[in-house]
Order: sequence, then structure tokens, then C-alpha cells
Amino acid sequence: MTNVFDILEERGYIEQMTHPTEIKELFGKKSVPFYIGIDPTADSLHVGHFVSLMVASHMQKCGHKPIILVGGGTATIGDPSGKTDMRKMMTRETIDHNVACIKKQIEKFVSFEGENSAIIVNNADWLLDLNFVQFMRDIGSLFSVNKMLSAECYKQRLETGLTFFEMSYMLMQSYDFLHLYETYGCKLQMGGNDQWSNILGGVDLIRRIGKDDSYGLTFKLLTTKEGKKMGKTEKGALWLDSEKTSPYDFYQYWRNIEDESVETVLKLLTFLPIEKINELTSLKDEQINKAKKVAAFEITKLVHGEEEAKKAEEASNALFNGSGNLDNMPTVELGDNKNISIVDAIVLTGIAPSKGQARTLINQGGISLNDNKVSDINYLLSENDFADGYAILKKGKKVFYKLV
RNA sequence: GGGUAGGUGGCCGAGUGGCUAAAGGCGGCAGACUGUAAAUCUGUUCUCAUUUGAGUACGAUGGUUCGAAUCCAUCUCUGCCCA
Repeated sequence: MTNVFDILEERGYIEQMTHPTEIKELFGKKSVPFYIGIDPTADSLHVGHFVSLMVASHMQKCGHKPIILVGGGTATIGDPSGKTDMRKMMTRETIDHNVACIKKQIEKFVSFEGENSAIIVNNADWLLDLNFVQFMRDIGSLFSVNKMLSAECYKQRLETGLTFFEMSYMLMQSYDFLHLYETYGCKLQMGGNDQWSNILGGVDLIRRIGKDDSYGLTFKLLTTKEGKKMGKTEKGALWLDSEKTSPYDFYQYWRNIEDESVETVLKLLTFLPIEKINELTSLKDEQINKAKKVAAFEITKLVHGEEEAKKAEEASNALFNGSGNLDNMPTVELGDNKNISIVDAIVLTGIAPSKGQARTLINQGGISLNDNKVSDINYLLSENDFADGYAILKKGKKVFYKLV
């Protein structure tokens, strides 16, 4: 069987490792239980979790056992890494709800059946019942504050203030690893590169209690070439839930990605063979759009299924190339009253959040109806605009809505 | 516990009684240029009404004043220094 290490390395997932040679050797053996943590801060996963799930999937395909840890316990604190402010605390109920929702999305990436079936664990199950004094004596005594403070992730927070509450996040995450090590024989913790110090904490903890076969590995974070996190949109995060981010918008996000990122997303977010990817990314200038189309389709297919991906692609072709059918473009039903003002229509579709902004858009020439630029802010929609049974409202070059 | 500096629009950050819906930057959106890319340039960026206008907003509450983000009181949160 292929050593998954080679796959991860070839596709460029790996950022840092605690013990490169040992890890490679470990992967060559039979089933290795490994864990990846996910914070249930919302009722859907977003692009930030995508790479983790891809890695988990690759790992499982090569015969390893994924343990998906949802941080039901730690989410009540919030990881201070890289944050400038303390996160809002969440109630147990919302967290439980989120965990249930997230579970469904994870199922698209790893299998919960068969020999190396994935399991989902919730650290609330062991963290919430801990006895504070005992925990501090057993675990807390093994952590050096000096060392923690020198970690990059805390340095930034040191300037703006950091509570002890938040600082204990590392202890808990480390304890998670220890717990999984002891109960499932989990040898490896993986996570985004922002998790490096927390992961090191866990590896260190296990070594301090006398075991030397725990390892940590982090993977690349998806960033634009300016180093910003990828997956931010005007409406916030790019969600994996079709209710929060439609498959069409999801497709469009990847379709519009900057040239420099095509190779990265193809390697990290699709299962296309590396040869195929190299072929696509060797395209230059305008031709690179072909690679973007493939990326958008493949990535959408993974998250929303082939059918939705095809629909998104069709809608995209219809709108930008003028061919194909318009059935699958985002549609807003106006009901019986079609004679509303253009401004109301814009707000109704969510193209702009307020009437004022809708007017601004019109004044700037950013709105068109059925391919005619709208210049009158008092324009009223009429039957004529629905000549084909629908009207197409367009903001800028890329945002379309069909009105029926 | 004592001292001290602060809390401004999505973020950063000016602003110390009327000219402040609040400079500047970032981010967002649109226009131009393009390849549904990047970079660049221009415009725009609280809500409602658009002609002027109105409402809400500068941690919270109350007060002084013709008039407050700006002054006073109380509360609350945060940084820093001392213990």
C-alpha cells in the first residue's frame, strides 16, 4: 500500500512535523489511529476545515483510522491562537447542536464504516468532568509557563491581554491528545499550522509521562498570496453547508480564484492525480481559466456532490458564456406582485443590504436588468421585463439573480 | 488593593463643546483596464427618504449646556506600573 506520507508530501499538505523520519515510518505500518480537532463554533464547517478533512480522507484511504475530535469542551473557552480578542463563550446547547450538524458534513470525507472506520469523539465527554485540583496537579505541573509564553501564539495576546482561562486552552488540547493516546492508541495529532504550538504541547505532555511514540504534524493553511486566509467572502466565511453558501456561490468562489492559487487548491482540495494537476497548471495566461474551471468543479463536487456541481457549472456557463440553460442560477421568487421598484428588487434578492446601497450601486452603473444597464433609481419593474417568464438582475459582472 | 492610560463606524486609528455621520488607513462593493485572475487608477462604504431632509451612533446610565464623541457623576470593561 502507498505510504500516505508520500502523498501528503507530494501534494504539499505538510507544513511542520515533530519527527519526520519516525512519522514516515509510522505511516508505512498498518493502521495508525490519528486525530484531527475541529471547533464546533458554528453549525457548519467552512473552508478553513477543508484541508483537515482532505488529509483525513487521504489518511483513511491509505489504511489509517481517523479520530475526529469535536471540541465541545474546549469551545466553551475558545482558542486564543492568533485571535486578538477573547472569543464569546458558547452554551452547551448550541455546541451540541453544532456538533450534530458538523457530523453530517464530515461524513462526506471520511467513512464511518469498514475496517478503519472513522470515529467522532467529543472532548466535552472527558473535560467537563475533570476535577480541577487533580487536573492541575497531574497535568498542570507538567507545563512550563515560561515556555508557553515564548510560544508565538501567546506573544501577540500578551500585549492585548490574556486570561488564565484562555491560557489553559493549551493544557486541555494537550490533555485531549493524552486521553486519545491512552484510550484509542492515537499516536498522531494533525491540524492546521496555527495549531502547531498546541500540538507540540500534547506531544510534549505524552513524552513527559514517559511515552515516546506520539507525534504531531501540521498542514498548510489556505491563504491567498498576500497571506490572507482563503475562504472569506462578502457574506463572511465560505461555508460547506449549501444553506449558508449556495453551491453556485461556492463554485464561483473557486472559479474566481487568483492565478497563483490554482495549483495549491487543486493539490490540496481535490483528489485529481498529480500528473493531471501539473498538466493543468502548466497552462499560461488566459488558458489558466481552464484549470480554474476544473478546480471549481472538482471542489464543488466533493462538498456538494456531482449533481450540484454540474448545476453550478451550467449556471456559470449560461451566465458568462451565454450558452446553456438558466434553470440553475440563483432564483428569487417575487410572488404575484411583479411591479416593484428596482431598488426593492435589489434589496429583496440580497444583492445589497439596504436601499441606500442599492441606489449607490445604480448610480455607479453597477446594476443591469436583462443585460441593460439601469440608470434610473426610480425604475419600476413591469411585465415587459419578464418577457421570457423571468428577469435577470445583475450586480457588477459576477452576481446574478433570476427573478420570477 | 494602590496608581495611571484608555474603551470611537467591519477592523485599525484621528478627533477634546457647535464647521462631526465623525480625518486617514485597511477591508468590502462598484466603475475603468482585463482573462469571471492579479496589479493599477476612480468612485463609494450607518439606516430611512432623496431636492433640501429625518432618525440612530462614539462602553453604559444619568447630569451640565441653546448645543456633547468631546465637560461632570456613577457604573462597567481593558492595558500598563506598583503590591
